Parts: sequence; C-alpha cells; structure tokens
Amino acid sequence: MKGTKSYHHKDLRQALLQHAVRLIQDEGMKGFSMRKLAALAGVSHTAPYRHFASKEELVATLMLDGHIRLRAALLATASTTSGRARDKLLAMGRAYLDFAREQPEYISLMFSGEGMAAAMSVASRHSEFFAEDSDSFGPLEETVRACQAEGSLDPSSEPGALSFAVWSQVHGLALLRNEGMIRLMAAERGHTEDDTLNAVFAVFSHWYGPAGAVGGEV
Amino acid sequence: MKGTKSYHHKDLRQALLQHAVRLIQDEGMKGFSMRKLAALAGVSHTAPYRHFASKEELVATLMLDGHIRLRAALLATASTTSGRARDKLLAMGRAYLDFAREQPEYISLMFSGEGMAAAMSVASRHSEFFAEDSDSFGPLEETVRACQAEGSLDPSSEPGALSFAVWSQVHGLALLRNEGMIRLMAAERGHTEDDTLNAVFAVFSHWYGPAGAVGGEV
DNA sequence: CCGACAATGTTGACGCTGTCAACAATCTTT
DNA sequence: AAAGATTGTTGACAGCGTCAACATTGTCGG
Repeated sequence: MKGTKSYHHKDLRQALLQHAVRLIQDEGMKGFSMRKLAALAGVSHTAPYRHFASKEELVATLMLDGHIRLRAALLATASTTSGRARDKLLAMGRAYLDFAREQPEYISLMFSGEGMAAAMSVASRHSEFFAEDSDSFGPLEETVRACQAEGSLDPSSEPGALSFAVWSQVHGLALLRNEGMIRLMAAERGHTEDDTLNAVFAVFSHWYGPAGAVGGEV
Repeated sequence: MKGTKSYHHKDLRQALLQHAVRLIQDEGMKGFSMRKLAALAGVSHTAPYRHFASKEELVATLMLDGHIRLRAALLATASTTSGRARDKLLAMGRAYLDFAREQPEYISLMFSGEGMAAAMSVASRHSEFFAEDSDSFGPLEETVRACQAEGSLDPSSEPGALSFAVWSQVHGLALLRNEGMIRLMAAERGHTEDDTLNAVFAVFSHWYGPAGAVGGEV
C-alpha cells in the first residue's frame, strides 16, 4: 500500500494483460514483444514468465478475454434493443461490426489461426477456457431461434446452421472491412465505406425476412 | 546448363517463392523465416535480399500470387459450371471454400492484417500490384449481376453491395472453418463438419432466391 | 517471533531472427 | 579484355523468446 516500488509487484498478471492490449493496439501484433511488455510494466524481461508460461499462453488469455468482451457487448445490445427479435439480430450484427472496428487487434487475435492454436494448447491445460462466459456464439444463436419463433427467419432451417450462416456473413463483413477491402472497393466506386456497409446490411436485412424497414446507422 | 552448382542461381526469385509456399504449408506462418527459406533454396541467408527488399515484400508477393490463384479457380469454376447463374454462384462459393481448405496458409496470408499492410506498402512502389489479373472479387460480382439479370437475386439491390454480402458470407464461413470454429461447434452437437457446412450452404442457397434444390457436396 | 518454504522478480546466457555493410564471383556490354 | 552491373557470401548487429541460477519477499507452522 506504500508508495514505494516493492520488489513484488502484486498484480503483475493483470497489469501485463492491460498493457498488452494497449501495446498491441499501438504497435500491432508485429511489434508486440514480451520484452517491450515487461519494460512497459516496469519489470525485468523475464518477469512475465512467472505468470504466463509462454507468449503463446499470454496471447491465448487475451483471446479468451476478447471473447468475454464480445459476448458481453452482444448481450448488452440484445437486452437494450427493444422490439422484435429480428431487430435485435440486426442490432447485434452492428454491435459485432462495432466491436471489430473498435478493437481490430482483439478480433484478429481472437480469430487468427495462431490465436486458435494457442487457445487450444492452453485449453488442454486450463479448463476454464471455453467456459460459458466466453461463448460469444451463444447469444447469437438464441436470438436466431427467437427470430424463427416469431417468423422472421425460416423456421424450417436447422437453428445451428442458420446461426452459423448469420455469424459467417457478419464475421466475414467485419474482417473484410478490417482488412481494408471495403474501403478499397468503396473508393473505387466513389462511395464511402459507411454507405457500402449500410448497403450490405440492407441486403442482409432483406435476406433475413420479409419484414419492415432497415434500422440504424453504422 | 552444366550439372555444376553455379555461383549464380539464375531464377532464385521463383525458386524462393515456391519454397516459401511449401515452407509455410509445412510449418505455418510462425515457423517461416527468411533464413530457413534461404537454406531450403541452398543459398546463404542474405541472398533472398537481392530479390526481395524485405520479408514483408516477399510475403506481399505471395499474397498477390494467392489472389491470382483464387481468381483463376473462381473463373475456372464459373466457366465449367453449366446452367443458371445462380448455380454458378453457389459453385463459386464451394470453390472459395475449397481453395481456403486446400491452401489455408494462402488465405490467412492474403487476408491477414499484416498481409494487407505489406501489400499496401509494396503496391505504392510496384504498380503491378492490384492489377486486373489479381482481382479475385471481379468474377464474383459478374456472376451476381448475372443472377440479378435472370431474376434469382433481387434486381433492386445495388450489385456491388449484393456482391459484398455474398462475398462476406462465403469469406466468413471459410475463415470460421479454417479457424476450427465449425469443427468445434459441430462436434458439440454431434454433427460432422461437412454436414454443418452443407446445412449452412443450404441456408445461403435459400436466401439467394426461391429456386430449386441445393447442389453438390462439400 | 522465527525459520522453512513457496511465490515472485532479476541477471545473464543461448540460439534464432531480420537486416545491413563490405566483399567476391559472375554476367553483360563495349 | 576492361568496366560496370547483378547476384551471392561472410560477418556483424540488435532484438526476440526462453531457460537456468540466483535474490528477494510473502506466508505459515512451530
């Protein structure tokens, strides 16, 4: 509790994770290193290894954290949005895109091949991985089921497959946007990125069922 | 032409690119290094720098190559598939998935944030980047327009946005599959990955219009 | 209160990486 | 054949992830 810098940092683990997020956001995955991270936290270059067995494990932990945040964002949107399940679903799609835009490094970390590999190798040792609170897919599936129940999505489709289809398009759109593809194509055609996104979303909305107008802005 | 190993390799550039593909497929992006690549090609560790200014530039070249290959695969599918444009579009979706499965490293390279950044920095110096023959999006958009013309896709949607929507869902599905998400979820529900993919594709097909049965296998 | 033991942090080393500078061999052109 | 441009080699540098050995601090049984 003193102001003196003690030999023991006593909550280095958490501090490292927080600094890691900022470091990755600032310098990208390329410029992210354990040694810079240690320096940022004001400890020696091997101190992090008392809390994470490897860089891979630290990244996997960050990825888990990302899923928890994404799930939370989706749930918050779902509970905030009033009206039909269909509107909820569209709002959740927007929330997914927002999350991807605001935390691009989180997303690319959560869904990169390396990220998954890291998570798997860690999950085999720490069972809290892939627990319920990090299931970012669940909320989506629930809403899809609700859409089927209210008739705004084809009730004869298998809910899992339908949810995957919805997830795929939103995920794909988010990644293509993050990679700059949307901006590139939009520029070629003299549109803004937001206009293009809204237009694509209108197509999704049209596919989701025969219902009313398209909601919201990007 | 002699059997002797000459000082000058005379087509090192091409040899490096080919070895790079194999190296990446074997060891993943993580284990891919310029020095290993040089060793594979039987040259010293700095020889590649006579042909590529940096690792980034080599990767960007590979990425361009991937787009050329993907475009070729899509065009081949389009010209092979007979029948309605709608069937072509679905076949091209399958082709995209196949390409992603058979060359996962190519795909993650082509669409990873680092890949794009690398490409951009190279494109600003070498203008052949993003030329017509590497436009893997064009063939898709053409087919989408054909679908609109024949009435199997909503003619009132803006073709660009519609194409993006289609691309997004196929791209997202391909990436989620490559990252193991589909396998994971399928296993949880006691399905096979292929069954799940087919089911998702059926949903896409259903969205694409009111037409007949779903084609093909995965 | 003290001594043992576990937890946490530090120093120094290892091999690997991307890249640069200086030098050497070869090809091309005159 | 001489000159200059290409292409390949050697050696060095800083930065990386990680391990081993050691130092400091917190915790707990006596």
